[in-house]
Amino acid sequence: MRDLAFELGVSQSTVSRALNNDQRISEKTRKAVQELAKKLDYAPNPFALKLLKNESNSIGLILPEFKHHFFANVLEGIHHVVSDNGFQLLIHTHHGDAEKEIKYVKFLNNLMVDGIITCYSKGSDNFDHYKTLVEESIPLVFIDRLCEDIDATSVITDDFSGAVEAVNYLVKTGCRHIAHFMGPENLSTSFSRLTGYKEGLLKNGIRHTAVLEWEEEKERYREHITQFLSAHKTDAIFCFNDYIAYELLLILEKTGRKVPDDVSVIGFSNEPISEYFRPRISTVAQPATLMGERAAHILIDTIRHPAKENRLSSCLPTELIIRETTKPL
Amino acid sequence: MRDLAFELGVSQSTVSRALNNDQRISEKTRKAVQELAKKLDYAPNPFALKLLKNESNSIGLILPEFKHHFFANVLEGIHHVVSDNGFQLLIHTHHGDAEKEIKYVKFLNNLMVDGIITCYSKGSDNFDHYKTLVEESIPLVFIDRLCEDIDATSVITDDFSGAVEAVNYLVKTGCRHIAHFMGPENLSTSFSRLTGYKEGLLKNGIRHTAVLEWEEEKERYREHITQFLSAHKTDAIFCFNDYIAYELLLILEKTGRKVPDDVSVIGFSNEPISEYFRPRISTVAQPATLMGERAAHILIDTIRHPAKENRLSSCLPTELIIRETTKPL
DNA sequence: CTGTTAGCGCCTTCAC
DNA sequence: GTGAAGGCGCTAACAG
Repeated sequence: MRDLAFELGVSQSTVSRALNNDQRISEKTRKAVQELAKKLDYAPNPFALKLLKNESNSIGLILPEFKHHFFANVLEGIHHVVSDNGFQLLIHTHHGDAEKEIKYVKFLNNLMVDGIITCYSKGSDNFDHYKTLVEESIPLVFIDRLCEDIDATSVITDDFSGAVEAVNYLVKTGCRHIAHFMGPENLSTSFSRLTGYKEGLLKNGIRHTAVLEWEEEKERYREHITQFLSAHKTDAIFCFNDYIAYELLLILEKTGRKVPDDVSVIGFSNEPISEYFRPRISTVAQPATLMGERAAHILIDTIRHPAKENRLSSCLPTELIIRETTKPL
Repeated sequence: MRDLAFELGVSQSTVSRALNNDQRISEKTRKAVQELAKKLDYAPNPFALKLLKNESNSIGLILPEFKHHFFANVLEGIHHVVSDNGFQLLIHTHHGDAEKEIKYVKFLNNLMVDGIITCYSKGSDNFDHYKTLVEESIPLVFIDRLCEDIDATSVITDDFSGAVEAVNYLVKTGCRHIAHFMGPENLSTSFSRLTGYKEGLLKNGIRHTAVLEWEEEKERYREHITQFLSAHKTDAIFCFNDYIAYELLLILEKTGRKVPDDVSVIGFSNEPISEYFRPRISTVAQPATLMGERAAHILIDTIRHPAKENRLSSCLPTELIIRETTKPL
């Protein structure tokens, strides 16, 4: 910029003003400056601007990981909106580790991001690190997983209704002994889907419930499934997600139980696995990309209009996708 | 920082030195400063540092997208290494659009990233935007797709050998009329796999070749496949990727041709689809995460030791995974 | 309409 | 061992 000023024999301020289309500047100098700037490929130093304005123009994102199709889609949605609005996205993953999550929240805070979108880890039972953000009035949006301890907006799937709908369908197709394979205990999604499962049964006047708890370790989980299947009379299983449904189907196949004639299975999330596996897995689809976009829009709006009160959280509708692991109506 | 200095009755320089463990400072003041800093949750302003040192401490990444498992894994690998080395990763996706790719390269350059890892778009036939980077000596690593026009390091899969190995296997299991379904024409990977396919046939003394070209539009591609199958006598098809193999298998299923008895099929990339689909799809696995890690390591090394000459490009080995769409040996 | 000056937060040379 | 001063690139308040 100094070079530009020197070259044209004007002051730096003039150059700055010309570049920023300041009102009170002669058309002539403006043009001259802008042309020379283009010719010399001048680009302002982003750090000088950030230092001066004390704005980072960036948004932090914390996700569990991005290998699952669901999160990849959430990321896609967030990235596209954030990018279109001129923000830089800073991504970090915690892989279910609460300590990493805390570390990255602090890290992003130090980086002075303008706001954070987060999907907390299943290991988290303490949300103080988010409280700090709220106190410093750094806009915060929870995604996929709800956090009731913190006063922040959230964008989640309507897990409850999705679960109710799934159970309803199972009942309508004649199932009466419907079990639920739960998700990790700390997640709001686990809780909502479990509650929805119970509500669905209740509504239909079914008293029989049976629940298998989450188990991290795969081999052990398979044993639990096998034990569960032999211990419970079951004609349908509503699973926390498609990966669980997949493990279940493999075991059902091995033990010779026909799907859906003997047992119906419904997963959750509409991961590719549910579409590609044979039999194709019936599932509850979540609008992942939309969720990302919505979260990004809300966050950006909060950043731009911090004063606005009572920002509404979103609870996005699910869609029951009937494939081949459930009986037709 | 000014606050710290004031609070302790020393100068800012002293605080700065104490915090940076400068040699010539009394143990006492150092301790006092560091303790107060911790107590007040002091963290240096990153932009001031970046402005001063003119280093961004960030690395740009350009990918086609992150929904495909392969790219999600590449991202995972890159992110983990970059993050561990204290760099911030700035991600952008071009979705196969060459203009977006150009835009983001310039954008990242303006952001003064310390280096860039890129996987160029299938729409790219001009690499001038990368030339600019090289001229400004900004470290650059090509990933997955090779660019011979540019003098930069690259980390790719050994697509050629992977293809040869796949064809070899098909021949060993008795196939003689082996076709290849190609990838997008601009990609080095398409070219390498095609060349490997031809080499594999040549080595085995087979003269018969048949190739189906890439077609972006799905419905039209399906028609092309159908036409191809009726026009060519074929007992095996080596596909550019698993998604093509999937489309092919659906059509083979519909037309009643038995896999692998009538036709063997091999895909590429070991996407989840190949594992979950029934019949399980034989495929050539690429070390995606490793590729990301390797690229990140090379880039960081280049950033830290710019003088080093003749940095070696990597060509990572593939692994042939035999599942159910090929005959056993 | 344009130039001068100060300062964003930090480090680093130069004094002492 | 410590303080004062200057500057990284830029904008904005204040003068003219």
